[in-house]
Amino acid sequence: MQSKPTTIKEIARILNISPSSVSRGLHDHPSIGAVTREKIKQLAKSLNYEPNNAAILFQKGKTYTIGVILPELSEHFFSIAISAIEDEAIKKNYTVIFAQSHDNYEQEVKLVEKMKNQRVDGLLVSISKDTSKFDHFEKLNSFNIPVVFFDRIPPFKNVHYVACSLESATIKAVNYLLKKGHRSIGMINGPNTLYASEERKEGYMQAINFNRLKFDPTLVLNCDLTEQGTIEAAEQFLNHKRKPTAIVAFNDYVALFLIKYFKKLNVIHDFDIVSYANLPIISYLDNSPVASVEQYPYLQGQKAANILLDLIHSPNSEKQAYYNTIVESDLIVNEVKE
Amino acid sequence: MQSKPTTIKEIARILNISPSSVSRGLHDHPSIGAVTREKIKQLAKSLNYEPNNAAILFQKGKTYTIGVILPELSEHFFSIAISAIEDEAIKKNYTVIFAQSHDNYEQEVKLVEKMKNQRVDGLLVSISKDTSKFDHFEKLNSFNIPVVFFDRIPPFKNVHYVACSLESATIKAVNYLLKKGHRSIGMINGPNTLYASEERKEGYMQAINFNRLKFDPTLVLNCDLTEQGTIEAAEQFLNHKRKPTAIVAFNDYVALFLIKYFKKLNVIHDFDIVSYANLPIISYLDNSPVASVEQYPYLQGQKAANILLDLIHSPNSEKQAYYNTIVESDLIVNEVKE
DNA sequence: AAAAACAACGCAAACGTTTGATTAATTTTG
DNA sequence: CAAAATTAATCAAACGTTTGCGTTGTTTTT
Repeated sequence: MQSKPTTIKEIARILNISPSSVSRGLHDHPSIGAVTREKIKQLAKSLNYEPNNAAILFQKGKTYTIGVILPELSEHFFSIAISAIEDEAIKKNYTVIFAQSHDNYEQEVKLVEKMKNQRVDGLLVSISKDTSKFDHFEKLNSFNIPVVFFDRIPPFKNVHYVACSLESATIKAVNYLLKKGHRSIGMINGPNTLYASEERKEGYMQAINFNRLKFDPTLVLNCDLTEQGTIEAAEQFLNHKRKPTAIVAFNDYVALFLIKYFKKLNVIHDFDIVSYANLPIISYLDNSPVASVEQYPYLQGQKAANILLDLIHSPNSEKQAYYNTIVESDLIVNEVKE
Repeated sequence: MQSKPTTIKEIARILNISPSSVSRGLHDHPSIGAVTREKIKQLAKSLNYEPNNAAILFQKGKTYTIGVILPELSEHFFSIAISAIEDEAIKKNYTVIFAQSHDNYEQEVKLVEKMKNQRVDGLLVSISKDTSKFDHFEKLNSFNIPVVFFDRIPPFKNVHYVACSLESATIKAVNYLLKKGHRSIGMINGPNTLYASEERKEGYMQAINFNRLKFDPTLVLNCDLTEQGTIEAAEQFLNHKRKPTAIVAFNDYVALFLIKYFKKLNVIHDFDIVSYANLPIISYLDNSPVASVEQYPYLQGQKAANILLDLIHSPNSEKQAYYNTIVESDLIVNEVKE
């Protein structure tokens, strides 16, 4: 049983026909007669013939493989997204290979290189936090490997991408809080270097302006997203001259730290918290956020994968148009607790 | 820029030497002179030469790829495990391809087939819930593709596997509860068909016996792991003649349902709950389990990957010994809440 | 001065499959 | 019945790289 796998050549030799006929027979090519075809198929089956993929890929110059590069697979958002990607890929008979950049620019560059060497048919990327140069992706053009960015996308339009509009989501969130009667709304934002921070702030401002309120810049704080940073931001809010009654947290972790801290100080009931969903069971918390911005990772992954497969199958002449897909995010209001 | 990628042949043609020399030159083969070598390398660089992986793989009959098949990537446990697998693989310059069985036996069979066709160098598998036949893995033997199972492993020893001993973990858990003074301890177990259920029950019984207590079979309930099923089990405990004061839950979901239900009934403080960790932030819950069985998914993934890479590199003569690795699980006692 | 060693490179086969062009045999058509 | 069309199969090249074995010259050893 440790013999070499059966090859087309062997089948051909045994049947005393040419390898090309065997190949064609197995593929139901019309130029092979029914009798020969059946003989071929039978022998193939009885010999446990399995096509050598490596050879086929090499021959066809196609790998039927798509690569996925993302920062951290164990983050809930990404694990859902890549799960969707795999689901879509397998439907079209593609295989998924992936690698994690661990939010490291150099690693990302290496991985892009590696994916290129693997000759993936296409690449899905969610860029790392400290990526600000994008040359490493341009090389892929000359290899005709299409790239679709998702969720964490570069700050320009002339690429394919799928992402959530956190701006409009934030508008919804702030509007919701305003409608609930809040007049001083704080925001714990991420570092200014992040595009995601920009979007959140922009949405916040838009909502405030739209409701003809005055924007108070001291109510939007930057935070390094650690527990300590969150506590510092919370402190500032507690001592604020217009102490906010609601807080928009950058993500569920920040919300978690915030809730923990406020509960310790016994002031948790003074605040309504809204967050951006990235932890599964946060709604099970006792004082969970009153609402969450849902970013539909499964849908994003699905769309990104389908766009990529589209690009792979479309002639490379159609290079003019870029898919810029925005997945609408929704504000999920948590059920009122009994 | 849409020209075909540079090949060794082309470099050879330009330099008027043979392809074999180019290949050797690029690999620093001693039989190529320093001058020629440098000329080759320079031209290669300036022409943006990238080795065609498909060709190399084909010619070497190795793919430097390991396949991973698991039930559901978006489950926290698996996302951590595969994250570890990728980390290990990339250290050894291997690529990871993966696919999800979605806990479906037929799908699993198909995927094994597919992985085989992809000629992965090795396979890591966490089997699906409704897998009870294992022939599909045996085929891999004839292709010399080693398999290492992890976490969800087949019920026999003559395979390579890495898993957690849930039995010893359960002993620890029950012992802990006994030491805390509990004398009636309930267990919400999974379906009897699961090996994991068997292990938990076995551990429970061992701990009880070891402490010279009497085992009461009505305190170990089977459950379909849904919320409804959990509630039904909870009801039984509440009406039990020896109403338990502590409950061992099959996993964090069950614990979650249980906590929710008990809180609704306002009896949450009557119970100490122990669970098997599979949700990240459960310890942030207000009435979180007093202890959790940690199964170290990262470590499991890491070990499984390393064993597989070992098997790949070791001569296939060493087929006698099987790696049966048990990762000790620990009981993590949650901090006392202030 | 002959033999041996070595350095630097080329030849050609091989890996397994696909595919355009070709051939040979048979059948259909005008 | 000759010419055209159809059927069934073969040939050979190609995909890009690696590698065992030869083949040159040149240098070193006896």
